[in-house]
Amino acid sequence: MKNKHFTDARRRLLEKLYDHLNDMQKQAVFTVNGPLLILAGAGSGKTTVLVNRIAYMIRYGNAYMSNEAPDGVTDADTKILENALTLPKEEAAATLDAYIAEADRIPAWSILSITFTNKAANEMKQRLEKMVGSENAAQIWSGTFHSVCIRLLRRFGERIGYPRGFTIYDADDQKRLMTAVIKDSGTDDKMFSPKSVLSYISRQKDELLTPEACAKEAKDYRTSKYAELYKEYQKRLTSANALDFDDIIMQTVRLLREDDDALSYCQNRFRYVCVDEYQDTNHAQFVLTSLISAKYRNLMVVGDDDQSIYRFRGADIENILNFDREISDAKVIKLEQNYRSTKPILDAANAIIKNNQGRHGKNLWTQREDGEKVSLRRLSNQSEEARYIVDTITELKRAEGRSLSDFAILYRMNAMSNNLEGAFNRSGIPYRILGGLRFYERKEIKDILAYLCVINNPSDNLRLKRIINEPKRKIGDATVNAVEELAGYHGLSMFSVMRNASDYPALAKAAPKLTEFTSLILGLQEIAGAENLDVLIDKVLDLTGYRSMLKAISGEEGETRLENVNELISNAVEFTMTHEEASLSDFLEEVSLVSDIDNYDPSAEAVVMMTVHSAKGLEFPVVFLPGMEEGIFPSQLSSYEPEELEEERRLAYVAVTRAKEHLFITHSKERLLYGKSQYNKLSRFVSEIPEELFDTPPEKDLPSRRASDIVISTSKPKPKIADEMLKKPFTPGFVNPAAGKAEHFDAGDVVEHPVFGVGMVISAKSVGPDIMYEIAFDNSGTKKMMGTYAKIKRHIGA
DNA sequence: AGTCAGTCTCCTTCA
DNA sequence: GAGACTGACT
Repeated sequence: MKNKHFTDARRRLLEKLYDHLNDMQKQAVFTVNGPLLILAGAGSGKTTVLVNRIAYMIRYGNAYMSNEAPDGVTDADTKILENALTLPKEEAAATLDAYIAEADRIPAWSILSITFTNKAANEMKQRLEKMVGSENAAQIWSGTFHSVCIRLLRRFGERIGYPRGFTIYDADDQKRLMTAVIKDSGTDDKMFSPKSVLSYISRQKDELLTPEACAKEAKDYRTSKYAELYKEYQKRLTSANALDFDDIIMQTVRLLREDDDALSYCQNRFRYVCVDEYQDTNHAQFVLTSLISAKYRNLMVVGDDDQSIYRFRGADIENILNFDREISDAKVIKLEQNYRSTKPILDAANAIIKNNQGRHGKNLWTQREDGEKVSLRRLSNQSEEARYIVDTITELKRAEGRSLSDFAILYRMNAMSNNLEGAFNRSGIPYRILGGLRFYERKEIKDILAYLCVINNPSDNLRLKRIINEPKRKIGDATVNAVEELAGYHGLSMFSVMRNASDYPALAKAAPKLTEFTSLILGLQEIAGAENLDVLIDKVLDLTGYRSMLKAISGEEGETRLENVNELISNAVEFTMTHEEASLSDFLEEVSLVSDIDNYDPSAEAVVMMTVHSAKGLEFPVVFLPGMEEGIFPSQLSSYEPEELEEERRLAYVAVTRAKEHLFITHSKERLLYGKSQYNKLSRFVSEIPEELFDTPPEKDLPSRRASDIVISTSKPKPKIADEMLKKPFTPGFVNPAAGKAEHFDAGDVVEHPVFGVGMVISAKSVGPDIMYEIAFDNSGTKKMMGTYAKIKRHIGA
């Protein structure tokens, strides 16, 4: 009984310590052990929960749920805790601290926290530092899927054929490589564009399919050609010791499946795994988290199925929809209280999203009953629309004393920024555009980085080809091709062939130019060994003639490009200052992993514009949504498939829920897009919002919504055969033997489930030690479930 | 090797 | 309507 009194008092005290959270948030924080799904609606304080939960684990372990009291506690101790309830929080916390055994606290190094962007990871680190101290914070493994996987590959990659110095190819590198692959294979590049092949490969890698598996599944000319190109592409990647972004995940999964040491290292170390933005994970990432958390099963995933907007790049919403079905003992907590938006905005968002079928279903509510209605305006064309937005911002700034940083304009596609930009330029209001061409994708930056890559690793043929004649040094395609061929024939890198160019008769004429280039690089290598990064970049610009080339470009363009290059030098200075051993290869790695949104500064005095996709996770007092028209939002391309349309609706939901205080929706009678005039109807998503939420009702002279405009999804879309074919497991050697004594089923078996009834197994694939079945139930649609937990048995009967 | 004119394409994007 | 790419010409 003593124990119970003590643990009750401890619980009450913990509740007090976390009384700045609501009940659901507290539950989420206090649930430390076992599988946990947190469905966090937009603006429901998700990050707060994540940070508080980790801080709680480190400081108090599992104290709230535990019924164990420390040895030798007496009624007097219980009294002390009860008295602490009246103390100020900090003293109360200190009192409780004294009753937590060191062994019961969860060590920071055993926590793995995965986020979606670097920005989210950094934010989290900063907040954690304040709560648990920098020493603890530094021990938590936190980062994006990619950064975590790279750390693992740097450590264990050698075991699966990736020595430490591997490089990462970005989209541009990939495209260059694929262009070469297509050309060399003699494939008709009209039918197989680099873009389409790369996107195919990316989807395959998301699904963990190797080139061999793809070849086996291929059922027609097109798919077998794809598989063939995939195979050659992968071969060249591997021989360059390079990985593309999808490889980073896929090869880490392969590492964990093939190498027991790596797997047990991860499983034993990461006893607590947290994954943010779970609705946007793909199959490979799902398998990765399953593998890592399989031993201790302390897996917490957070996300919002209503904000899943990355289907087009392989995200599988089923991961979050089925989490609690696959893992029957998973606890589910819904965070539905919204702290961000006023009621009209939230009601509008709810009204839109409730039209989706495939969702967990939740209803956001707010205590803020007040708030301005949603503004809806129709303008005659897109210039008028842009002017309306600029005028409104000017007026709100004057009338409400708002700062420019309060305003955001969110659009469906980057092409829409043009008119807005023009209007802002004319008005003189400062603005910033996020997205579009990223800093590190600019040509001059990529060129300089290519120089650095070659200095760092002269056998990087791809980067070498990029800069060999940039600035122009009279080394033409013919010469480059000859070098490449010789390199391939002799099994050497292009650089070493060039270095000894005079040894090859075929290069006799170009030899002086080639050796001049290699001496340049070798000279820069010496500088790299002796000087700081910024000095090196400066020397690269001087000695290669790149700076004088930029200076020679007349007008504004040369200037901006010089500015960009100088910006890169400042980045290098900053990197040198913030990293103790700032090596060239570390810098290159960091650079390849940053994105635009990571650099977004919300306090800058300027209006910000970006796509709705980029705005996920952000919030603004005033939001403008231009172009809410059929064919734009939802986009034309999405209107054919119900699933695509649901994704667009989720995107609209994300857009609306970014606004805190005032939402402006505009649409235009006429819109010039891609050089053609369009006359679009009001977006169906706007029509889904009840009229009373608008300041003025939608204009009636527009053709109103017709029943035929609304695509009604079937309750659970049956899987398409094509998709099933693609989801077959890895090559056989890749698959771990399934553990457990549960009965094993194969595709085609008819099974029975206590809730879902009779169904047929569509696929069975190994996921770590378990098997994931995909079962098409006769009356309940298709479900994915894990073999160990699913209560299925063989169906006996006619 | 470099330039220019004509042709083609065009959603969203993270690491 | 703008940027990327291609092919012919200098």
